[in-house]
Amino acid sequence: MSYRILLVDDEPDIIEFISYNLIKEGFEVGHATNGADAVAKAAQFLPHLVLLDVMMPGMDGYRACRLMRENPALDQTLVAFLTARGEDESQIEGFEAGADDYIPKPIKIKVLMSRVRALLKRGEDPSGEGRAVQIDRTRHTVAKDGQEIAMPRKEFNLLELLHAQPGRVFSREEIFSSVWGDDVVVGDRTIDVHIRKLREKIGERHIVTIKGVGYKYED
Amino acid sequence: MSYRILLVDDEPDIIEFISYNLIKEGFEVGHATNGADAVAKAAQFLPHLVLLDVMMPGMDGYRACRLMRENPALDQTLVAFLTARGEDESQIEGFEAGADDYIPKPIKIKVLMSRVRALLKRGEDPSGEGRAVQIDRTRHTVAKDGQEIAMPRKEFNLLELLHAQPGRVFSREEIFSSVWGDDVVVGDRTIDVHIRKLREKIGERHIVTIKGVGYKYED
DNA sequence: TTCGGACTTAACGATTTTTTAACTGTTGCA
DNA sequence: TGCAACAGTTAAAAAATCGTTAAGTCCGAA
Repeated sequence: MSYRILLVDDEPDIIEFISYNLIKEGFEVGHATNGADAVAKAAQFLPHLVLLDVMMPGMDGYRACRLMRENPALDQTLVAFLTARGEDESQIEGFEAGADDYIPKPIKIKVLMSRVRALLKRGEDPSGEGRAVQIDRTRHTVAKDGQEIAMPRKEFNLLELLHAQPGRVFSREEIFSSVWGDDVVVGDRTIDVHIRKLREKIGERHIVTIKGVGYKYED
Repeated sequence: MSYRILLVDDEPDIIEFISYNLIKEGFEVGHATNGADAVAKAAQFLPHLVLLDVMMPGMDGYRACRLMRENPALDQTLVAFLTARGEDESQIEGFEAGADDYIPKPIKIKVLMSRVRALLKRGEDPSGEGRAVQIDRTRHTVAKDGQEIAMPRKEFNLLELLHAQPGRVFSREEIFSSVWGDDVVVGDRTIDVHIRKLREKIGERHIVTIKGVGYKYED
């Protein structure tokens, strides 16, 4: 069985774009274009995760979220809001409405995908037990041996990327594109420095170099 | 591991549409919008099947197909042409170029999918479980007797080439062209050295020398 | 504004990978 | 047998790549 994701946005183009990428990753995807429909679909579809646009005509995302939260069948369902910048102050309302994450618009698909993976991985094993290193996106912390480790943004993003798919090799290009974005240009050694800091913090053995290819995370 | 399909068409809409359906069926999909790019992508992606549009600006499908056929690494790769009616006479040229199937345009997605499944005989696992040596491109690992063996880039590429078609002999020229590329020039003994390292790692018997001809992999 | 952490760069060192080159076997055949 | 063509082996050089360190810059919080 794969994870079910309910995608809610009033723009069909966005639905299609995100949907395409989610399906590609093996998720089962449902969608709705307004709040009322979203609540109804959620009750039927019982998604593991709802990606919920905040700004929608009629019922907005927060309201829809609150209504979903009233449904006990959706108790374990995660909700992530899709929101434009400048609405930062509304995050408070979002978390009050029961948000598990916030994903900024305009959507960078790679960011979205890695967050989705992170969220659902968390849901799979709420305590994160069984893995040597645990990542908590919501709290933006990394835990190892019960110790919380502070981690700046870039380091966190990098670890998150590798950690999401243990064993998979990420090329430097993939890492740049995912952590820095395609338009930013940084020097060759930048990744190495961040890798070094990660190794200092979570231990040498978890991050493996494959020379000429890339890096990967191993438990 | 799933089958890899390379999709080549100059219309992004068609790419997206077919891609969506293929991915939904669990295939790994790569794409290109022109012949030259297709040949390059194929060399890297090593698809099991190429869906190739005939009518493209610049290099057409037949030409691209011929160029792919020159790459020994793509020997086992299937090619299906996507072609409009009225071009029936051109089928001759297509099969001469090395086509395995013809799929008529306009594309009916169900027809396409069933042909693709038929070509790839779905259900057969391309990952090669049960083989003495298993290769995982994603993890960049080689497994033998449950042991993971580290392997540098060139060695890995070389083994990957031979391993893809057990029993088939690859000439030195083919190996150079595939692993090093046509423009790089290296000395005669370079291959031998890499072969030796591979033999050290996966065992003598798996790589067989055919004097005056080339090398092959055997399980 | 000042401070400190985050991020990046650049220089250099270290390591691993890849190639070369010299030498050694092997095979087939005149 | 002895030659010629080809492949195997080895060590070491060369190249590529990565790691480390010590700055410098930037930016936000106090």
